[in-house]
Amino acid sequence: MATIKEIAKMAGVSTATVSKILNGKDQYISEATRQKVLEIVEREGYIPNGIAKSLKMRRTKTIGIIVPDVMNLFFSELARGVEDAAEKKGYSVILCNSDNKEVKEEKYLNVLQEKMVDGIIMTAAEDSMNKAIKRCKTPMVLVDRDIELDMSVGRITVNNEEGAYKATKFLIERGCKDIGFISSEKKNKPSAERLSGYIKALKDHGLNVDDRKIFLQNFTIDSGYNGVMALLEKTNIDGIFCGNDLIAIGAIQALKEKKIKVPEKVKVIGFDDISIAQFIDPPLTTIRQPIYKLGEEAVNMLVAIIEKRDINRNIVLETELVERRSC
Amino acid sequence: MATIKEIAKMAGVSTATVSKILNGKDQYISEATRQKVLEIVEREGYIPNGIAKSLKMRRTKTIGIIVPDVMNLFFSELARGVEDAAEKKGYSVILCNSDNKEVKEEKYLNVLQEKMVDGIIMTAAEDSMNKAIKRCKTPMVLVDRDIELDMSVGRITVNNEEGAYKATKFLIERGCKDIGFISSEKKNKPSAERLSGYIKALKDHGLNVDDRKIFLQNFTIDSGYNGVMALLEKTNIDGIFCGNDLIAIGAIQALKEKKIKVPEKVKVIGFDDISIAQFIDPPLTTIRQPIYKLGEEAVNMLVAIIEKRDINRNIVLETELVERRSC
DNA sequence: ATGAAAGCGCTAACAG
DNA sequence: CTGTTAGCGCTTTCAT
Repeated sequence: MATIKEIAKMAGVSTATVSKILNGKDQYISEATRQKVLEIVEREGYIPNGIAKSLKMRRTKTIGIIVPDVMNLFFSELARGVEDAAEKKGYSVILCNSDNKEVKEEKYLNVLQEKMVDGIIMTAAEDSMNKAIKRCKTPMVLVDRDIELDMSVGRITVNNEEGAYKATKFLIERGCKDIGFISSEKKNKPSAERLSGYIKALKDHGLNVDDRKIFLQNFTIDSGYNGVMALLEKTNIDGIFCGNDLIAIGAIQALKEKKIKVPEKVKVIGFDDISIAQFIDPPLTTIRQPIYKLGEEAVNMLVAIIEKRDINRNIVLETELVERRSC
Repeated sequence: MATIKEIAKMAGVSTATVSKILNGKDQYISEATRQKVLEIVEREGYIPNGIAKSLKMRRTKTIGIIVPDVMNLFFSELARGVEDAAEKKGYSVILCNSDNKEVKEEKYLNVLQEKMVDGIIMTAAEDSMNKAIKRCKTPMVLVDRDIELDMSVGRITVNNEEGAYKATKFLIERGCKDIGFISSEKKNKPSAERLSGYIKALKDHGLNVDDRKIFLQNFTIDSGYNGVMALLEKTNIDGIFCGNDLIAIGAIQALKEKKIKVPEKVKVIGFDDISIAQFIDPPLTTIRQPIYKLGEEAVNMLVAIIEKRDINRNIVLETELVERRSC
């Protein structure tokens, strides 16, 4: 691998000259030497050592992203939004899967800092890991989950309560009286907020909040399946608001198994609008989050923080109801 | 951010000593200084500068992965396999989405080399971009698509032809006589191989190969939809082998729209067994690829190449038919 | 058992 | 218009 020194020697100039030319700081370089150097760079297929450059410049032009699991469609779309936006701004992205485990988050936070990433985007598991995040001096923006934190990290979230309210209200307007709610545990912030929206909508429309109609487990297909089975044991249901689309998929599967028609007997609405939502059967009515945009905005905010530009560090994006055929 | 120098000063030792202790090369360090140094490191929350370390050591402990699109479930599973295996071996991974575009591949190949990654895992678009790959001096393993290349990159693929043969044979055994094939274009290697398997199975069982029953476009849901619509215009069909599960999803959707029952009227079989295959309606019978394992094996091979260990540089994994209800 | 010092490849201030 | 040079923070050889 050629170095700048070797290129300089071949061209009969100093490394400073080569550096300037390669970095566009060549206002004062004669066209002749510029041509010569470029030619040799080309001929030798010279690739600058970015590590050396980063050491000198004290920035790596890479950001880290920590998500629970890229295989989860929500996070793969988020990751894609992040990667695209980062690429546009000249950043690379290091991907980390935490499985919602505090230990993994902490570990990755550490390696990202060692790798001297310029910034970190993460959707943190639960409030528990404040300390690790607090210790972290690297610019950071929290996406999707706004954990309790006093410090100055950026935050990008979605209006979960309002989205949940819309969903529940939609079910009510469709004639549902016994509406179940299946979601993740309360310590998961978005899930807790969606629960609030659900409760609020029920109350606003004179419907009872019945604990037997609420099932809180995980944001997974399995939980959706389990939730329906559990709810059906305890109570009657004619509509289900699912905390996310994965849960809705599992719920519909369970309903089918029980020969309960969707949406005739039970209406189902999800949350997220992940890319396959429209392809399940029946196509899922759901509350769309601008997932990809969440990722884009996260890097915009992060880069602003990195560049110490003054910006709004708390963005809340809106949701939108997408009507399909599951209710 | 504290540096090793500052830590050394605080501890009243040299940087060499600190370095040795931090890297476990402390056989000859007295327990007393070891304790003292560790204590200060802890107290200061010192995080070594990995960039400086990389520059010195000439390795970054990070690998790059270039895939068409992480939002595609196949590649998100692959990426997850890669990330998990990499993490186990102490590597981080930089994620790049190429959208199957040569320009993007070349660009990323370049930034990854600048970033001095220790190795690259990629599923390359088409044969066209040989030159960029050839120029690349970084260890590399090609996954999923074994493009034409003379040099010594590693390859991990799946036995596509055999898998396709199995799929087609299965359809035939289920009584299908008019079997369509919907897949990506032939210049996509796996697609071409699956086409061969399909043709071979047809011939082996005395069935005609009919060009009107073959639709080649992309590995997308839309192509599946388009494929069915196109096939239905031209010919009769009682079974469809889809080049991947996404296509199968689109195909089933189109069939439903046409009120054609699956599997009663037309049987459908996919390829890949992506995670949602079991949740579509009807649950998809498909040829399972060990996608996650593909990713794991890719990093195992890559790390072996990086460490200059002598290993088999051409692994072909087997497929497996997963019977569900779409045929 | 510990430290001095060279050097990884680059940038940029400064000198000429 | 071009070059000299001092680091960026770390590891490692070689002395002591």
